[in-house]
Amino acid sequence: MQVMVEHSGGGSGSGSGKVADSLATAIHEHRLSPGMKLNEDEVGEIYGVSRTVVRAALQQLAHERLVELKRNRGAFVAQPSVREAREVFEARALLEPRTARSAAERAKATDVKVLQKHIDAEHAALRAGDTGRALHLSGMFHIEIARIADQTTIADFIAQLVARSSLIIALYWQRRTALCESHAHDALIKAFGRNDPDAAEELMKHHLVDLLTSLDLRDQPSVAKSLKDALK
Amino acid sequence: MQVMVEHSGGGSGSGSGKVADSLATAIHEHRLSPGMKLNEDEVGEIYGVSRTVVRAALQQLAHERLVELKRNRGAFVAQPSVREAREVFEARALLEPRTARSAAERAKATDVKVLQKHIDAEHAALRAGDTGRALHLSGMFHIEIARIADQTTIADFIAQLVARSSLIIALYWQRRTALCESHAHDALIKAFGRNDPDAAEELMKHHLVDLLTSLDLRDQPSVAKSLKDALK
DNA sequence: GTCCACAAGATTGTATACGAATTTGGCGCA
DNA sequence: TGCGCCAAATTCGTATACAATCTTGTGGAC
Repeated sequence: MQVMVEHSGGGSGSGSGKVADSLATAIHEHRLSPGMKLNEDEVGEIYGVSRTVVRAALQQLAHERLVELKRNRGAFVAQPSVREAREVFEARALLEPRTARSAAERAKATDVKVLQKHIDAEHAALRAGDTGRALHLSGMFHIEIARIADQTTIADFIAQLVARSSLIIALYWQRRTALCESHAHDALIKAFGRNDPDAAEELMKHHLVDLLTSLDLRDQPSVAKSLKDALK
Repeated sequence: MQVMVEHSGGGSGSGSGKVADSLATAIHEHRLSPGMKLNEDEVGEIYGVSRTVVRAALQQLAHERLVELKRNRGAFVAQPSVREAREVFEARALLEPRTARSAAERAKATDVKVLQKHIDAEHAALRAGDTGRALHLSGMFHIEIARIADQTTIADFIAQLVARSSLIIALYWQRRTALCESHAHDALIKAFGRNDPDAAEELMKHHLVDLLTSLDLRDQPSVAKSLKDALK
């Protein structure tokens, strides 16, 4: 059917990785909403690959809890429950403050510069009104910190938690609370810049608490999880 | 080729899950050594499934870092580096003590009973000389604690870290240190039994430190990572 | 008019087939 | 004898085909 002229981007990844990354980014940027069906044929046609590689990508995303696979039903963008949302942020509360501490101890000038670039891009995206991209960059900021802490294992966990947080925000964000969180990131950068572990740990701790309290986890998701919740 | 008479065990899982679980258990119990090649056709024939489902299982295990996929080379049981070993135990040190605390706060009598059963089985396996199974059960003990803490997200992370720890132990365990760790588990159970969070957290913290220091992470893995390390 | 049974359509689950990359064995040449 | 190159064999990567399952639409009975 398809000709597979040449995978545009010179690729080393195993093919399905590209599809998974593209889908993950779309989820990050809230272009794919929780609950959306991901038809294998449809996705395959979009990327010009067969169902085989689409399935591999979906399985990877399922393992990252970004999509949910229902047997004989298909793949859907995940819809974290209130319970899961709390758990994700509890896990982040366990991992990130002390990781930020380590990062602050080790941060070099170049590291701080990279973080600053993330922030600048985030601000630019916000000014451009692209809140989706801003959120994505905001997540990358957290992952970058774990990378600076030189903890790839923990960084992987945080990356997964950040991705799931993006879904949680899509579901439970209450629009009232404004101005995202850029100030928290600015303060964190400053702490890294002066290699202040105590401040970094404390800032990250509070930053996560703020993030959590800016969500509305008391009742059902603001975007309906199922038709029963949406109507009736 | 194969007839697929009927999937022996009445199965609800997606097929590849069974293969992945079986392989994971084999790795846990040290019946599959780090570095071992996992040929797709071979595995498929053993379980009576096609390469499609074997590949799905291998991809899942790769995501759990239990196997390593090398492009156009195949799947191998992972061989954690010294660096990775340290990172895994640092991650566990971040997650498990406070999870043990939560578990101690919430532990009911039935929970303690379940843990006791794990310990008993572990001791039995040790007496039977089946150290592989004992190690597997020892890991389950840790995962069970996270389950008692009612933190499925963190429990998933710990499960993955425990699995990787099994590989690390296979590579870096120094046989000198004896009597495993059963006493630490006994003490933990007692702390859960009297709902003593402080003790549980502290015991878990030290237990992990003991585990880490019982490894020999100063030089190359005791089981050769590659032929270059083995010979020469 | 409503409900249930059944058939048609659609979508996933699995197996197989074919092409591509890598490894291995052997031959020729220095 | 030792090195390098080429071909055969093996194994992975991807596409496609078929079977199983679920959803949906229709018709009949009450």
